[in-house]
Amino acid sequence: MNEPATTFNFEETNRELVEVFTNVMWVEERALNKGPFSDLSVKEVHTIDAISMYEQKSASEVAKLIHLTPSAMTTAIDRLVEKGYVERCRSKRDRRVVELVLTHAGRVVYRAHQEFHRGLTHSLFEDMSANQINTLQRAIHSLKIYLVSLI
Amino acid sequence: MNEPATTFNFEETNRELVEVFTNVMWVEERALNKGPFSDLSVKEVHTIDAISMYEQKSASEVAKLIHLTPSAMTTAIDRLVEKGYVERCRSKRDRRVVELVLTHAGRVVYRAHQEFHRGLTHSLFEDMSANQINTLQRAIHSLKIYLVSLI
DNA sequence: GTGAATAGTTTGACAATCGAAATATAGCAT
DNA sequence: ATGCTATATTTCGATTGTCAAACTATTCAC
Repeated sequence: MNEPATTFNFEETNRELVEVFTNVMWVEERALNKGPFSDLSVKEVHTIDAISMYEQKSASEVAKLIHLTPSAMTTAIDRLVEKGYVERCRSKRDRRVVELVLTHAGRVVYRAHQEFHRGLTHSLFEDMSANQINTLQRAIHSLKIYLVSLI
Repeated sequence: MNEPATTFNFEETNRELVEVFTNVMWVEERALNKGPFSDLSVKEVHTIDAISMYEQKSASEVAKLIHLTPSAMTTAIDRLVEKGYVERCRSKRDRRVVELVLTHAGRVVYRAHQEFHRGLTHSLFEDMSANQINTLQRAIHSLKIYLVSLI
């Protein structure tokens, strides 16, 4: 509707998008280390995020989510347990399974990470009309679908 | 203009965006390993991308671009030289400086990586009206600005 | 109950990364 | 020219993140 009549610059927009993709992680790491969780790497935070707060998840479920082998998952969890963000509990129903739960500190990190991403999303939708929001929502969806199609 | 009148679901869109951010790298890695450059990791490809084809760049310039310490840069370049994608040349004007240049293979990877990202960008803008393209362009720009503001 | 399948851990190896110290070169001041 | 200081890169030692293969414990199918 009321967009300014600038011309589309594919190359420039592509460049910005590449910049966003290749730098989110690094920015997240920086933002993290300025805050109170400087003992955590971004990867560790993503593990905490995958464990999540509201459903019990097993080690292998989390491993699948973040595309890690079981052995890498074991050491990742070791670190997080060591640092006091996660607890291991053997499942009672199937004693092979390790259920992962966030400690209090882990839940604080989880919420902070969620907030970080809410901030990103918010910055995208800021000052947009209903129509524009719709466009954007659709674009993000097709980007996700495209990514999945590449796998 | 002609967007369907769906309601905005911030949580759902945020989730998709997080999924995109946290999985691009992994998808890129997968896409890469299916292709002819399975001897390269995504990080190595990003180093090749930062070296770029059209301007001579020094080792420290590239290190800054991808946020690596000089020492990490040295070993990253070692690998890429080893694998035949990059050449080291001592600058003639200042013999402390290492100028990096892509070999033929390196340039092929560079172009393939550019194409990968063009594909992502294209998938975002597909089937959009001029107005919608404008909205999207603006959103990406503000996202980039927001990221920079976090540093 | 026995054998196959499943969940997770251990081990050994190798990338990627950092910070500190070392090396080489440049450029300035004298 | 000589020495001092700054800059660009490398080397070294330590740590992290990762994988594959072998191993342990447990469950499931029969």
